[in-house]
Amino acid sequence: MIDPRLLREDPDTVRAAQAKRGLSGESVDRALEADQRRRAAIADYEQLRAEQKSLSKLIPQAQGDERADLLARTKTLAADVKDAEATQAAAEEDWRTALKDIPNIAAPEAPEGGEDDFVVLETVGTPRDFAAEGFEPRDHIELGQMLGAIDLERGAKVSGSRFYFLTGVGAQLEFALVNLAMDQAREAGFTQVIAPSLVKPRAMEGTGFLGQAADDVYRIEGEDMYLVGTSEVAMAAYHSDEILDAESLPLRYAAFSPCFRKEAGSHGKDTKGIIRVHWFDKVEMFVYTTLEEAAAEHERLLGWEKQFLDKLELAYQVIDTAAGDLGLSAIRKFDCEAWIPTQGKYRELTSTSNCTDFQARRLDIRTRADGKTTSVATLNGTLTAIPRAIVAVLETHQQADGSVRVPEALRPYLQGREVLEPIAGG
RNA sequence: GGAGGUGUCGCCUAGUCCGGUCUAUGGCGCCCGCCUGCUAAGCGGGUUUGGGGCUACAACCCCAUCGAGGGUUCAAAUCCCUCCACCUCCGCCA
Repeated sequence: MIDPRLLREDPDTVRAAQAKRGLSGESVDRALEADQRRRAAIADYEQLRAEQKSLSKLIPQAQGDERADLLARTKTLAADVKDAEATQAAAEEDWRTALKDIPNIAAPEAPEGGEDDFVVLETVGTPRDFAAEGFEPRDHIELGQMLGAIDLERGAKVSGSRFYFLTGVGAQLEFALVNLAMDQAREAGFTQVIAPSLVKPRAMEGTGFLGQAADDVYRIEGEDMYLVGTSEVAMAAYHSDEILDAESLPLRYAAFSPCFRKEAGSHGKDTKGIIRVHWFDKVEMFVYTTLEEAAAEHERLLGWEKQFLDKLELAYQVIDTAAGDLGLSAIRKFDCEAWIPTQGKYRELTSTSNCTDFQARRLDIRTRADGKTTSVATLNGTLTAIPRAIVAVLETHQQADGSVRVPEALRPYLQGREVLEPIAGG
């Protein structure tokens, strides 16, 4: 949620930010109206309550008629207080709801527009030229089959479409990628975490995934629990309702967890293979820091993402996502997109968002500075999302015979193997 | 899953049976001051969080806050209901 004070004191800035995302200012107007009602209601309530309190105090000492009189007066007053309380609670609720619908204020640097209006910040490496090498690249589905690494047919049989089994070197690849990521994170000073994938509504709501994005979230029937689409949810809620020691910031976590996404609304998109699946494992960086440090930390997170992609020896580009494609919480988002040879384009492998105090405000995460508490900033960034990393590695490093060269950084995690060979009958 | 217990303003704790002088006790820690060759001790004061008012700031004032939410009552830390977390025992289980 955005800073209520900003909304109150400078609504035009908030409206402009809405417009930049391609949204109407309707929720802004609703919030402002509710805020006024709320403040008036609070004033009424407080006045009545004070009156009631002072009368109540007289009763224990009062005797006879005086006492009866006091009781009668205070009784009607109590009813008024109850009404005022209800009015206040309703206004408060309207205000909070309207406020929570307002997305974070996009950074001035974020490009204007929608999904296609991103700006390419940087291109690293060159897509491999298979034509020059004289063979047609195989897609990850075929390679996965030849290597005995990915079993899509049985995934569909057991769990349905967009599910898969990682088998043999596929399973080994996952562990290798996770360990490579976790080791890099540890070396960079991150605390390693295994995070739960099931969370309560508060965590989901607090991270901004229950609004427009709710369609994409699995809910456990009859349990009031949700399956997370990213460990960002669990890691943001990790310190909810806490006041963090200023000295402890930044707090950097690298969290592993399975992730679940309904992928509603993406029917027909990436239907084959493991680019877009309902379940995958991911190592996510999550940082709590000060608002002042947030932008610089965002750059650092991008740096760590690039470092990891470099280790996988991939060709990729870094894009600055446009305001309309930021999601509710972020003010700015960088995606790293790796070249997928058989698609002939760059596809998102990692993504890092600066959410400033938007999530911290909802989850009540603060720090103390100069005796005052202030909301912290939260940032997240993918270190590695397993299926897409596997897709990029297999397709990029494949050889004419269907074998796959292992990037050097990954070899220590794969018993030193330099090449993954197709299995007989694969 | 079953039975029982616990939850108080950083930590510990009094208060809950029997509703009103609870505007929540005391200790520890921490902060400020006094005292003092220095340190310690001692003495005095302060020390939850959120919202609002008044302000250049601070001081100050008001409302809420005793795990959360509801109820009863003129009045709730205290009585009733629901939920949550933790602890003990039993059952089940990787």
